[in-house]
Formats: sequence, structure tokens, C-alpha cells
Amino acid sequence: MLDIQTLRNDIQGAAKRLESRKFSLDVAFFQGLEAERKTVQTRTQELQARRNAASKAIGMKKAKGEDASDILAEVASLGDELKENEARLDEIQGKLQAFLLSIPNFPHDSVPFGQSEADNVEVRRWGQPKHRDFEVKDHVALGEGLSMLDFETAVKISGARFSLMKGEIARLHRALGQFMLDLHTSEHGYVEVYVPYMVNAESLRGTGQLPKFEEDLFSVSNGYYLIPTAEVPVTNIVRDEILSPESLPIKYVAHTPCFRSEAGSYGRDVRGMIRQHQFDKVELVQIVHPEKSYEALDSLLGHAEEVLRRLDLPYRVVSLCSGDMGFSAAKTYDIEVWLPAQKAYREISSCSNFEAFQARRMQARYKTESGRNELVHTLNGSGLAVGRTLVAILENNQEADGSVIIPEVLRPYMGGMEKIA
RNA sequence: GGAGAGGUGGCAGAGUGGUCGAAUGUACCUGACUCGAAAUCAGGCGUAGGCGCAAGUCUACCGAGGGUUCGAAUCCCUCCCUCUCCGCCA
Repeated sequence: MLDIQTLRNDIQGAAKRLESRKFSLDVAFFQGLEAERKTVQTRTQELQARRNAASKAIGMKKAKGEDASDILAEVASLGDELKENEARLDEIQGKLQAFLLSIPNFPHDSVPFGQSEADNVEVRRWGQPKHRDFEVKDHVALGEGLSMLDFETAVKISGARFSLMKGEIARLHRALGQFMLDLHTSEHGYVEVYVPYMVNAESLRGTGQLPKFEEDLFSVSNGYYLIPTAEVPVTNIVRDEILSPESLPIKYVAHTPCFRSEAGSYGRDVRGMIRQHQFDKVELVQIVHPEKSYEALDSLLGHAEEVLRRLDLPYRVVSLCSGDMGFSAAKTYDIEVWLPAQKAYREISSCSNFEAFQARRMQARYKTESGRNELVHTLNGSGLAVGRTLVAILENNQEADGSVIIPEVLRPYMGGMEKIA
């Protein structure tokens, strides 16, 4: 959520900044609503003040045993107008709030301008795709060849966009989650957290999934939603909190399943494990001092990259352009891993600085030295998407005979095994 | 799931229709005393928002939402949460 003050002060400037992300701000609507709000709020508060003063006077008179019927009659006439104004003010505030909740974040000045994925800017590459003198298989062919990936059965059990892993691939998947958690906790300074996989609507509003993106979520009974990412429960740890400045930065890492309905993505990546209704992800979250959030973004990105380096998987980092960034982000780097079967780099992590956008929705603040409450900045990034990392290992480490070499760092988690065959 | 108790400021805790945004204690900040500290004394000390150049002033908030009333922390309704006992359960 943007600060309503910035809209009040410079609505045209705001509209301009949002244009770059293909959002057109309804300036006239806002100005009209604000003008109305001002009149109605001023009038309402004036009436409330009069009523309060009169009621107080009645109380004082009654306490002295005097008759108060004259004031009583006077205040009675306020009732209707006050009620009407209060109701109108409520309605206007509600509309204003809904309007604010529907506006995406401002892109940071360093974000490249562009319309789509095609305009994202490559920042760096790491590693070399291996040269192969055999026909590379995709992970589906490899996994089915090993009888360790079984999409047909997954369809029977649940439906499309679910997967079933068995044997060493299931174990490799587990090993990956363990390895990532261990790396981030023991070397990158994150505190491991275990969080609920079902959350309430307030949490989703806090991180920005609601109210606009309900169709991407799975909801269950009792008003709960399955988490689309650990970002939601983890970031909301600080919702409605006033943190002490010494407690910053807060760095959390969580390994959770993620559930996405992916409405509107029909036809994309239908084959294999790339786009699933359920997938595992290790998520990095940082809650930081507002002046340090871009430093923090660089370090968080580095933490995610380190996973790929240790696994020896070639990747590149791209800076998302204004038109391709998510709703809540001020700046986002994607990490894309090389998938030889697709002969392309594919997203495996997304690292974003949300600045105060989520913090404002969540009322997540810290107390400054001077005792003022200021919004924190929030960041998160995948470190990494476990399913896609598994896909990358299968495809990058395959041998001509369809076996897969296990990355060295994972072997301790695999009982010393070197190869899946 | 059944029965009971309860949710008030950072914490503890009073307040059951009127001058209550809320006593008191404690924590914290400032000042005095002190060479310094402790103790003591004085003052300050919640959050969000409106109007205003500012000083300031007004409004809302006592788990959440509605209602009754001139007036609600206090009465009524719905929901949420916590605790105790019983049952069930990984």
C-alpha cells in the first residue's frame, strides 16, 4: 500500500510513476473521493465534539442533581445529522481503503523501464552450460526412465499439475530442502522458522496477495487459505508489531510447500514439474531498517545465488523491468537456472525489496532513536524453489545412459550416493 | 467435541452507564539531590487519523464487529482468542 499522503501531495507524480508498470491511476476518482472525505470528516468530527461536550455537561448536571433536559433537547437534534455523516464517512473511508489496496508499489528508480519479460535486463551470468554430445532428455523423460517420477499416478490421485516422486528422486528432493536450510542457517545468518501452511485473509492482505489476486489462491473452509509462498506466514510474523531498532535486521528462513491455483496460466509449462499446484520452496525473508533495504536485497540475492553455485548449476541474474514486476515489489531480481532440455534459462528464484509497501499494510514498525514509530522495509526471495532445482539437477547432471550425477554437496544427505541410476 | 472462567496501556491490575484515554503499581525517559550510583522527589511516558504555517486542537480506539443510549471499558447480540477440567487424537 502506498502512503495516502504521497497521493494527496502529488497525485500526478504518483500516476506517472505507476504508468511505467502499466497501471493507470484513476486520478479524478481519488481527488473526488478525497474532497468528499475532507468535508464529511470535518463535519462529522465537529458534530462528535459537540455531542461529547453536551453529554459531558449532562453528566455533570446530573451528578449535582440538577435538571438537564434543556441540553438533552439540544443534543437530540444532532443525532440524525451525526448518524448520517458517520455512515457516509465510513463508506468513503472504505472506498478510499479499497482504492489504496488496489494500487501497486512504485518501482525503484533503478528499475529498468519496459513492458514485458523481454525487457528484463541481464545483470550477470555464472557457470557454463555443459557441452553434451548426446541428445539431452528433459526431466520428465529422465524421471520416468528411472521410474522415479510418475505423473500419471499423480493425475489419478489428484489431477493435473501435481507430481509423484519416488525412491532416490524423492530423497534428492528432500536432500535439497535440507541442504538449503542448512546453508542459510549456518552460513548466512537466518533463523529457521516453521510456520502454518494455512493462513487467514488478513495475512494475505498484509503481503499483498489479497484483495486483488484471490483467484491465484486455494481457499479451504473456515476462511483459511493455503499459502502460495512462505512469504505470507513468515513476513506476517511482524504484522502489528513495533520492533526495537536493535532487533533489526530480522532474517528468517522457512521450508514449506506452496499452493497455487495458477489460474490464467493454462497451457504454459503443462509438461513436468515446472508449474505445479503444489511445490516446495525454501524462502528467505528479511525485515530491515528502511535505509538498509537495498543493501539487504543485494545480500539476499547473493544468498540465493550461493545455493546454485554450491550445486554447480549455471544461472543468470536478471533485473525485472517495470512492466514485469509483481504488484508489491519496488525492485525484483530473478535468478534463472539453465535448463538444457529447454535450451533456456528459467526462473528458479525471485528476490524482491518491497520497501514499506507490505509494512504499511501490516503496520509493521520499529521505534526510532527519537521514539517515533517508523515502518520497516520487508524483503524476500526464494532460496530456492526446490522442485525446479530438482529439475535443474536432473537435466544438467544427466548422463548419456539416463543416469544422474548427484551434486557433491548433496551426497552427505544421500547416504554418500554419487549417482541415481 | 462437552463444561466453566476470562480478554483493559510495555507488564501487573482497578474500573459494571456520566467530568474515563482510563486509578494505582511497575518498567522506561528527563530533571533535582549525589563525586558517581542506588534510594528519594518532580515531570513525562499508548496507537491511528483530521484540521492548522505553527502553537495547538479535535476525532477514534479498553479482543473484533454490530446494537441500545444524549452518553458505553461498563448493558445486549454475533464472532475470535486465551486459560482450567473432561473426552478424542498424531
